[in-house]
Amino acid sequence: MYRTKNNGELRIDHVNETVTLAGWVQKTRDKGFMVWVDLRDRYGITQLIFDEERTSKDVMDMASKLGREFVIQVKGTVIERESKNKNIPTGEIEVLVSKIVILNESLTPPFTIENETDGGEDLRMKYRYLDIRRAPVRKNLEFRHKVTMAVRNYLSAKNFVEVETPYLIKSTPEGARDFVVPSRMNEGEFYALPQSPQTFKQLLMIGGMDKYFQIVKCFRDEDLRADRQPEFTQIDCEMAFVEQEDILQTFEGLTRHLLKEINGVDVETFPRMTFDEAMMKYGNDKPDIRFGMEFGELNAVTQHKEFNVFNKAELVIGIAVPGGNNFTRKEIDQWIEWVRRPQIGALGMVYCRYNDDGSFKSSVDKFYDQEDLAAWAKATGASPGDIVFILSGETNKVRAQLSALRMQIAEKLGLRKAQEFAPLWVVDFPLLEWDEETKRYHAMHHPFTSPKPGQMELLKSDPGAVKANAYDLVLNGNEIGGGSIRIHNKQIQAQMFDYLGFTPEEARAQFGFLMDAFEYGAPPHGGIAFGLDRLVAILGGQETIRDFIAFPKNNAGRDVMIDAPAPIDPEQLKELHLQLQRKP
RNA sequence: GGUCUGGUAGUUCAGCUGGUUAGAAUACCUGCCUGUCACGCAGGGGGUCGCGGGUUCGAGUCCCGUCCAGACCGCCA
Repeated sequence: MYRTKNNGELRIDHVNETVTLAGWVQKTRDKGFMVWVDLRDRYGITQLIFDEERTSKDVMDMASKLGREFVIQVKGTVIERESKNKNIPTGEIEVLVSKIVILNESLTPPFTIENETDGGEDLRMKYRYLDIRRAPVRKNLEFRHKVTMAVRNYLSAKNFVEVETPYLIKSTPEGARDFVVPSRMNEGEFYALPQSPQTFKQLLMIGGMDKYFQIVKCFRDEDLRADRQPEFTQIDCEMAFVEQEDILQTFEGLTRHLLKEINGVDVETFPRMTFDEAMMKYGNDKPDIRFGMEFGELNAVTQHKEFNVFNKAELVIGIAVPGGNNFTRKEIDQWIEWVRRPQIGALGMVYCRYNDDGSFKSSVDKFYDQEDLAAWAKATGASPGDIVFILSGETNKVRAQLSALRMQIAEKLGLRKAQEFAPLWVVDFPLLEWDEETKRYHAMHHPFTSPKPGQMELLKSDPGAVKANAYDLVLNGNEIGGGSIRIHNKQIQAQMFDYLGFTPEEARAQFGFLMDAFEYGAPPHGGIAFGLDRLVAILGGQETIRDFIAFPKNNAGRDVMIDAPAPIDPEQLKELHLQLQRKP
């Protein structure tokens, strides 16, 4: 037996016990006459003591030779410390070592294995196994485990069945780019890794598994972000014989359970907002509603004077920044510069100070009088002491710009509090979205989403106006889940493919199996999928999902530890019937 | 595909308008130290300044290219 106790459990009442411990050397403090070693494992740190009066010389010599991260096993007696350390749970005792075995030596690690490491991101990823020894990373992984267990237990208790679906499936041109796997046995043919188990879970509904979930890896070959990995985990769910309301209730229940179980937070009924309302009030389909600063539409109160910038604009909108009248001129200029950056792309920004005495001072006083400015304040909900920031331009662009500004200001002002949770359902998403590049409509969610009842006809006259039975669950400004009620009728599905520009042959070739299945008694069904990585990160009060993934990929989709992707052997290529084309 | 930021000791960084032998902290090594726990003290080793080219009497510093990393835009049904 390598150990009788772990390094986090010994207390004052274990004094005089003989114990065997094993772990990593966190740190040695060698005073010559005495050597202390902090021994670390998953559970904590226990201080070992060696001293020239009570420890044999050979054991003492070994102790002073120990390097950081050596793996050792020691046998000794638990004794009370002469000077105690209140900062750690085992701080009242130490283990007087009588026997020590070096189980394995270690090179000096390239960064410190401490809560606040000196290692940079890149290095920590390359030596991720060392990084995982650090408590913050370890705790994140344990936290993730706790969340997934809570999800499994909750759904299982609600009669959901976890079913695994295949990873080697078929590529489809819609949506994200697929990761592709060549088939050795079928020359010239490829599998694709699933972007989501969408069609399989629908087939499970047709198969009568009326409550399904799966914690499952999904793959998308698109560029990455801090909150986006090429392989990521979804909590994928589907139910049969349900309407939208049933889904919202069920998964609001799950989310409320998680917030309670994981964060100890009680949340009332989740507010709901239509997509249109979210865009109008927040310029964003995943608004962070922990703080105000809702958009005020100002066309009516700005376009009656000689200020052409506003008069020509499709939309003039503003937000009232609480306490923003404290901003110095320099700070205001910095915000103006911020929105002018190419990433945001505003041409300029108008501001209006709301003084404590009720008067206004704006950057466009030349054009507008106090009465006008008061109307702006009213429209944006400003109070004395605030500042109103106003952007104008093309509706979609200006909303995106003001939304970005709103989030950035909230971040700066500390309004995005990690331990405050504000979930929100965004409902009634448009069914379709215009794509400038291909000059046609795309499914906003996916092509299996059902339109709102009675809206099929609108598809012909005004496709962009058709709303879908589609919904997102938003938490603190992040989309943590999204889903829809699906089409379960072959004719409607065929029409949908037709509208999306599929020929009947293409629809047949790609989704024939699903269309066929619809003809054998497909029940009404719908579902939702949560991004687990993102959910875990947000519940954990962070937004970088990489910190909650054991072995994440970097910005360029590389695993810098194992150095993947990598070229393969010519022999392998041959077996796969592949020939590489060299760049000229 | 694009924009921005960065790359200097094992590590994290400083290094001004170009000018002696490129620094600090930490880590590492050696010695000392009678209760340490961010131990302390003294000493030591450690650098192709990402790479390639250019400007210059002279480049870590300026210019061009390139590679790598991070953030963002496009993209992510």
